[in-house]
Amino acid sequence: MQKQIKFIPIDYDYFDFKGENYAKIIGRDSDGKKVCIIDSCDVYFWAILKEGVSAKKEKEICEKIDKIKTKTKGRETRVIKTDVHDKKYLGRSVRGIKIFITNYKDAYAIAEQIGFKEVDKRREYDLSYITKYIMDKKVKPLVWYSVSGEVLNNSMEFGGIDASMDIDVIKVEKIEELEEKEQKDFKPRILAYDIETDEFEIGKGEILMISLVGEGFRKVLTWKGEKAKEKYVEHFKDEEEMLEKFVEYVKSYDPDILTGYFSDGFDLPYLRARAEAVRIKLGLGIDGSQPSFSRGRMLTGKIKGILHIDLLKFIRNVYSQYLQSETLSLNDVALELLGEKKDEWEHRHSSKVHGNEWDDYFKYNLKDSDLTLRLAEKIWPDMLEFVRIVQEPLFDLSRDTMATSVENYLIHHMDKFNEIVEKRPVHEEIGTRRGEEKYEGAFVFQPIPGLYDDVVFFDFTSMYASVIVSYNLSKANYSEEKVKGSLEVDLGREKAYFSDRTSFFPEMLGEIIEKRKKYKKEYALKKDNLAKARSNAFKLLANAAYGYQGFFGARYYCLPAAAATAALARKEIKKTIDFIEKKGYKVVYGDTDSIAFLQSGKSKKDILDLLEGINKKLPGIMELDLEGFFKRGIWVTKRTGEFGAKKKYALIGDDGKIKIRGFETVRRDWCGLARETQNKVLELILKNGDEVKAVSYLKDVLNKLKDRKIDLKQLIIKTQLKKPIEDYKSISPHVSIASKMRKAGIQVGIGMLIEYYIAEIEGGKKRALVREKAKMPSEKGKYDIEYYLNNQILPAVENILEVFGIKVSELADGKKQMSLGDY
DNA sequence: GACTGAACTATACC
DNA sequence: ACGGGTATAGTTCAGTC
Repeated sequence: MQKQIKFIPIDYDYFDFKGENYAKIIGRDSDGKKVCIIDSCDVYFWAILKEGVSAKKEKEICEKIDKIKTKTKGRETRVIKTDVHDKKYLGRSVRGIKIFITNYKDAYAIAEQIGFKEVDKRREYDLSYITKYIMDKKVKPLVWYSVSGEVLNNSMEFGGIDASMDIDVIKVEKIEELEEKEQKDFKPRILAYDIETDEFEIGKGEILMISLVGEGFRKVLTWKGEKAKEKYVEHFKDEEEMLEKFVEYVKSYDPDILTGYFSDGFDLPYLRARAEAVRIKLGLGIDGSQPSFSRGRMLTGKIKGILHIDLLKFIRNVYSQYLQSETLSLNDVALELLGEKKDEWEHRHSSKVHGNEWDDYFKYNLKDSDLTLRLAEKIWPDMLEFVRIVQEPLFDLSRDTMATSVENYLIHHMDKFNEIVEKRPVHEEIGTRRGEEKYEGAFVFQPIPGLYDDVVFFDFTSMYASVIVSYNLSKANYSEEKVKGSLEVDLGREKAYFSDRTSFFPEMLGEIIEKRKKYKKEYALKKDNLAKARSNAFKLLANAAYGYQGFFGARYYCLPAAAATAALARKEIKKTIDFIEKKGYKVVYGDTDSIAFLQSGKSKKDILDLLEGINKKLPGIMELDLEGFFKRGIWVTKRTGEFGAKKKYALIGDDGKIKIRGFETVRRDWCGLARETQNKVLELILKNGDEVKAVSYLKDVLNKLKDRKIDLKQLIIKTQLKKPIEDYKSISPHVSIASKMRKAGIQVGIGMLIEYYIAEIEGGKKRALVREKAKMPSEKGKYDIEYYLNNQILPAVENILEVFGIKVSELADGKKQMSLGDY
């Protein structure tokens, strides 16, 4: 039966049939019905010929290639045909033999057989079939298409693939992107899930309960506890029955997206492991298949026909730079983005949960899914726009790092440049790259400590990206040797040269910056979520482009380009600082792309004129922007030496808003009391313009500390465990506490925030190490007044009050209490 | 055992 | 293995006297 539908691709998969590859795409039609389409594309890679190969020779080589075949794993793959094209490779014109083969999986095996001396390079054998398919057919994820083709209905085509799926399967004959005006909204059907277990280790304990939350759908499935009060709780005989019902509910809800928080690493593998343990099939897939897991460094869980998303990964890789929260835990992220916390639940073994306590446990479990769903909905516009721009399927994109997304953006936009895609670095190459010496990075201005009135901040917009674009700093432009007309950049140890013709990397980056500007304006005009998400996506790509060229795993890795970007950025900011100083202003600070200077009685218009004057002289697309006017700003000295400390300052805007950078206040590895005290001291100084109130506040805190009136909660220090306990060469307090916790049977893992406080030890040595005094929050003890005074509170405020000539450090010895008592 | 500088470690800034 | 370098600052560790 023939059919024509409107279709939006959501989840991409592929399969082999009779030795050839097919894309199998799950999506929705305009009625919201789930549909699967099957399509295929040419499978090919490139052999780039050396310069000066004759037409006759070209033909001979093609004839030889035409005969190549390979037999592996019970399949035979052969070359279908070859033809020769004029292509570009790293911006240079080349002759490329396009080699069509029957199965992409053997692209590498075939490429290996093409070692003729006339062939310079073989490329694009390392792109995934899905990527190739999207590149070639332009069937982009989350974009609406018109599809016509045959509905497979119990046909034997593709070995009866349609019979295993209870949705329409269409074999594509024609697929066309709908025009922009026909591109309507798409709101996916999302289902969030979360499990609770006794054991943290995957599959070790039983799953006690599973929560599921979707639109108008809230369930907690369990086989524990008494009959619950709430009707969202459903009881089952045992774990097996609960798991079966879970599968049934997921299938009947029919989500596009199944999402969890850390679900790649915990919930999904746990479910799979427990299903195995109770000998049932976790047939979540549209064809009844079980979730599969890739064996990378990180687990990745895939379900056929349902897009499984681990929200934590997208948040960590893409979204986290917008976040202020101290950790990326569901609790912290939900609090920041939704203004809501997880429910309170004191974790304990299920044998210690009694009676109606289970109701709280169920509620807690439900809330996790509830928060996860709402986070997913909140972040959806960002995922949607990012996918549409980068053009990789959401399953991969949501797990990719920014470097990978930059690369995928390049790959999917390369056809415009007729470029053959560079290969991914192989193992040894990565080793060499990682071994390369670091290059000099950003310039940071040495501040002069003090409290200043009326501070102006300028900053360069997308500075590194605009430097790359303005000077064509990329692998395709780079040469070691001086070339006529090329730009010479002094990298200290060596010189690098960049041709002045543009190339795909800077050109695409220029477009990204342009689009960012365009959508930022669009968003300013109408506050639309999608416009904001689009603008953000381009901003993220622009900001990641510099790091990409210096990243060892990049196809277009070019360390000299990265080094030159930093070098030229240093040059421009220094020039700008000089210019501002020549105009009579006093520059007090600057870091990488920002400059702070004193307004010194000049009008705002004077400042804007100054800005305009600078912008007129900046090269290429570089641009300086006004970040803001601040009523006051404070810079302090380093703890050692009298110089001003870099990356540490606090400002108060004309609107009274306070901005603090680098101070202990914003560092999570300082105790709450030190952070709060410092924050308050900074606030009082910035608001009042003097230290009087700040000192009296400090005095109050010190007295409370000495009188043991401080709540232990305020004294807890949190430090992250960054590697396995055994790998530490130096046993600092948090490592010592971590091993203590492990001995006490508490699960300790990499990434965990270890909490402790410093206590007095009885009759101990005079000079005990800090770690010997560290205790777990649950351990009884008297907090060490001396420690908190000398190692937390005083260091946090010392340099700030020093700006006013107050030597707070002498108080620590108890010698000169009067200097504070005076206030 | 006291002292000191280097090494190790975590976290921030842009 | 899954962006980059710059910077501050605490604690431990190893060497010296």
